[in-house]
Order: sequence, then structure tokens, then C-alpha cells
Amino acid sequence: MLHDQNLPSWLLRGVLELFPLQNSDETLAKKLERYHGEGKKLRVKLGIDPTGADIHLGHSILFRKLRNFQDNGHTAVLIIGDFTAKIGDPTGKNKTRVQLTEEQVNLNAKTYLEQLGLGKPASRSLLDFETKGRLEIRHNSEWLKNLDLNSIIQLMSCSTVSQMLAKEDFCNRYNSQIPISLHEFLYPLLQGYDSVQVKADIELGGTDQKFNIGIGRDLQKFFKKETQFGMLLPILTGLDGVKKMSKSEMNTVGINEEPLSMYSKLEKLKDSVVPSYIELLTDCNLSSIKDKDPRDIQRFMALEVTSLFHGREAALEAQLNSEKLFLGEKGEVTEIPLISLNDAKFPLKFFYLLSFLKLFNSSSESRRSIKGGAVKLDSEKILDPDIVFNSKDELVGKILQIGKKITKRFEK
RNA sequence: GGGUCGGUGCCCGAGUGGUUAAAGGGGGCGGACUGUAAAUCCGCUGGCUCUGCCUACGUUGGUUCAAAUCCAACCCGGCCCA
Repeated sequence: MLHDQNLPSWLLRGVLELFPLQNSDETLAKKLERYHGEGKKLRVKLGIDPTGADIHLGHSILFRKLRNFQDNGHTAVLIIGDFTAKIGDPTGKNKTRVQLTEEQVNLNAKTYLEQLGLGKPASRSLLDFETKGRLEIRHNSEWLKNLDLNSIIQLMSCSTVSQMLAKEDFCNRYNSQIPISLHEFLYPLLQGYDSVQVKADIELGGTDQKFNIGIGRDLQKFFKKETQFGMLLPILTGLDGVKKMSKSEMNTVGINEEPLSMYSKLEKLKDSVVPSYIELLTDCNLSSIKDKDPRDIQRFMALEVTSLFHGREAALEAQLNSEKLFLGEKGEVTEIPLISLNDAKFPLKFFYLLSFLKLFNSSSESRRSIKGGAVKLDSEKILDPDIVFNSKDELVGKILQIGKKITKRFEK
């Protein structure tokens, strides 16, 4: 369905759904054509909730798509939901979200923009902050914070209870007798109102945003504006291979993670989700890898994605190091994240050290894991949590491995 | 506001006076195997520099030698009624 729309391939890659097929007798392709003739650019809206501080690969697919639009001359309208964050998007939640304070929201928004590339050259960042006219950053408190009750009632009259309950998340909660606070119904309406305010031509979102984007269309219609198209991208599956990538599931890869950490996480990804990572996180041609060995595809994907965020050279080095580590060639591995022993007071017991360094959540957990055989020092398993180290020198330079995922080298 | 049912560890969910850090399942972590995948099997899964001690079953108080379990008040939620 998506292929015969006469749209460029950069625009369609990884897109799961583009709706509606046409807007007032005009397809997106036609609209593009018309705009081209008028010398106009599309305004592509993407709303972000400054609720968490770290951007991970799951978020990055939306930003990459937004960047594609920028690179093709269109305007990215990034909406920082500083006001809506106070409500919290009920999507995907089975409980009411904690409301954030203004201070937290501002701080989160700032770190968000920095991660997206604020202050960096466009060639090295996720979004293009440099080129004039390609990025518009708006905070939705700008128009939401002064809405008066009349306007709010007007907004609320645009939707019905049954529409709200048709939304999967609300429906599930309702059926499971989990409370839904009334203010949560306001979220879709307010974020839809953002579309009215910024005159969005397209709104990007994950598939779970279909409802919200649709409300945006309804409201634009209500306010007699041109309605937006909705462009839905898949939700990236997390490292567990099952749930969506999200901080609360602890299955994320941060876009700022060190190359080795990023590479080794990706390399351990379950086979079933590797193709989607390639489609959504790289620009590689999918057909070229079809018949390859699954293991090679996985390594290829890990390398490509790591390159994207750290450059080719660093990615290759990460790959090399990861392999050496696995084979136990401890001495030659470079670029292992260092961990400082500076604050440790010797002599101390091994389990205490690991919990002191925050490598485990508690000293009990540290103890247990060591007994369970999870910890190696220079490739040798340490099974006694009470083993005592008398000075730093016994540890400096050694490589510590915890499970398959954590590798550190001790430094002074 | 009234009636009623309920609030247990990351989640679900047993447990109705004692040997309960709390069955069972899920999830998570670790190990073996493998391709650092899947499947399977095994172990761990409150905290504490730990052969011991401390805190835990919505909150606070009470009864008892002894409470997640009994009583009271309060808080929170569901459902029904108004």
C-alpha cells in the first residue's frame, strides 16, 4: 500500500503506516508536489515528552526520520511537551503517571536537546541544528499554560468517552478496574492541540501514537486548519527481544553509550529482532544481507549501528575488542571502560568492593553473584566473596568481568 | 455520601495466630550448552563488610508469650446504589 504512492524511498523507509491515504482529495505525494510548486516546505511535527533524560535507540528512529525530512529541505517542528509532561502520556501505561515538576522537566528538556546535537555540527548529530529554517523548537506550555476553562471545555467537546475508551490503553485499564484519572483524558487532546498551534503537515510517531495523532487531525479540522498526515514508525524492540525498548524495562541502548558497550549489547541481540534493527537504525540495503549467516548479520548490524553513533573507526575497534574479550585475550584489549579505585579504602573484601563501586545494587547481591560464579578477574572466576585485597596494586590493570555484559579495567 | 469487596516482595498471586524473608508462577540475574542467538537444563532473586544481625505483608495504634494473619481508627482503590 505504501509503495504505490509515488513517494521517495527515504520517506517511506521503515514507515509502517501513513494515514490518511489522502487528505481532502490530496495524497501526500500531491501535497508535496503542490508545496514544491508554491515553494513551501512541509512542517513535520514530533512531540517529545521530557520525562526521562537519556535518549536510546528506540527514540532515535523517530529522530532519524525527522532528520531525513530536514535533509530534504523540510522543517522539523520539535515540540517539547513541557506542559503535557505534567500530565504524562497515558499511552502504554497501566497506571497513572507521576506528575513531574517544572524544574525536572526543564532539566530533562535541556539534556534531551544536547543529546540530539544542540551545539554540534550537523554532520555529527542526530538532528540538524545548524541549517537555517530546518528546525523549530517549541514548548507546548507556550500555548497550553494559559488556556482558559472555556477553551478546555471546547477541546473536550471534540471527543467522547467511548472514543477515549476505544484507545487500547484506557480500555485495558478500564476493563481491569485500574483507575483512570479524568485528567488523563486531557493528554491526547492537549497534544492534539499542539498540531493545531504549529500547523503540522505531518506528525511522526510510534504506532502507539496513532490515537493521539488522530485526535490532532480531529482538532485541526475543528479549528478549520489543514489536517496533518500521520506517519507511524514501528516501536523498536528492546534488548530482551520481546518488550519495546524503554528505560523502565532496562532493555535499552543509549545513543551516548561507549562504543564497546553499545557494540556488545547489540551483538548479543536475539536473532529475531536483528532485521528490524537494520531496517530502522541503518541505511543499509536489506536485500543485500538476506542470505547471510545469522551470526554475520548480527555482527554486521552491531557494527553499522555503532558506526552511526561513534564513527567507523571506533566501531571497528569495539568489534575487535569484544571478540578478544570473549576469547579471553585479556592483555591486548584496548579501550575497555576504566573504573577507578580511587575512593576505595584498602584492605577490603572483594564483594564489598564491587558493591562499593556500584557494580551491584547491594552488597548482598554482590555476594550472591560472586558465589554464583558471575565474576571473573583477568578471565579467572572468583567464587569467594570474602577474599581480601590488601592494596590497590593487586588490582590495578586487571580486567573485571561481570556476567557477559559488564567489562571494566581497574585503574588507580 | 451509603453498601460491598479488596490493598502481600519487581509483577501476578497463595497464605487467616507460631518452625514465614513469606508457597506457586512470571520477570530479572547468573551458570552449562550454543553462534556472546533460540531452545533446554541448573542456581540465585529484602538489606547489612553476613556463620550473625536488621527491616518487611496499605498507615497508625491495640490484643497476645507470639500477628501478614485478630481488633480499632485512618488512607487508597474497584464495583453497586444515591
